[in-house]
Amino acid sequence: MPKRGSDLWHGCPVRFGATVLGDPWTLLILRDLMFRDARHYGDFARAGERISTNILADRLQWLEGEGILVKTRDPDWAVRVIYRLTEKGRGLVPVILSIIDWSEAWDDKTEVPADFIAAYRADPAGFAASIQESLRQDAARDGAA
Amino acid sequence: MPKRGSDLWHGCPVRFGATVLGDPWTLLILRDLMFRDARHYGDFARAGERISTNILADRLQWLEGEGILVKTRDPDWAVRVIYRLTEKGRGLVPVILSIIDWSEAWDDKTEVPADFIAAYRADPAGFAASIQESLRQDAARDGAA
DNA sequence: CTGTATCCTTAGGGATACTG
DNA sequence: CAGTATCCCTAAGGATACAG
Repeated sequence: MPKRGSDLWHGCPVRFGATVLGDPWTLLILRDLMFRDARHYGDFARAGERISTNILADRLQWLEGEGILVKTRDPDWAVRVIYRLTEKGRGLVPVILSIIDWSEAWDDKTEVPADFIAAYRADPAGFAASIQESLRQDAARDGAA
Repeated sequence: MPKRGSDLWHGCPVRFGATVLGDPWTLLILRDLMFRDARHYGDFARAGERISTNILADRLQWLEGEGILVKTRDPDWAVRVIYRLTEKGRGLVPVILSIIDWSEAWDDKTEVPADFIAAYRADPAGFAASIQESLRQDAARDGAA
């Protein structure tokens, strides 16, 4: 293990990650995509935290530009758009899971289903992989591979 | 694995995590504490991203209030304060590591030492634990246990 | 030097109206 | 309903002066 305090990171990965994750709205959108089957605009808009529509539109557009999600037309309803995580976006599943794990450990008011957190802790990588695979299939079904 | 889309999280862990992590400055401060041996005010202030001093003071104070870091007096220089992660703060090491992992995978400009990322991927939990243990010892040495 | 407080501008974001 | 655009105000934060 390289010594901490060394001159790691000229192209700093935390700074890069912060451009995506260092925004509360983005984190909530990612959560909804990963764990709440949010696919449509309204799913995010009515997601409990009452994100205002201009912010939502801004973040969705930005995330699309970053290649973290893709928009596809809903075949059932042409005016509607389906939002899906790309592989790059699904790569953030382990990050969100580790946040959940930490909150579960340190926040009294957080209530995560016990089997969820147990399964994660038993095998974090495997658990993340199964979620990612499930999301991948969802995306493929919508033609957003 | 519990079905995605279920009514997980009334006390939502991602929302809770977002209060801490959903801010770029906080992420950078955590990085400096974890990987750059930042202990003093100036270490953060001169950390490359040129955080302005009012923002820095604000974040440090807030993180202290959250119990994520503690301030102790520097025995060598009374006017000086040492900032150290608490156990709660060290609990965020896996989160930051997963962010680094993701950035390494998806950002061209990120350059993480190969052995660092290799060690992490070989055994994420063990790697995180060794960093946490090292930080714990640092804190203990400063009397910030 | 370490750390705090003030000024002031800009942009983030809430409410809401509007379009298809 | 899905999604966009405008208004307007608050607050984040950069520059900088200040205090110990």
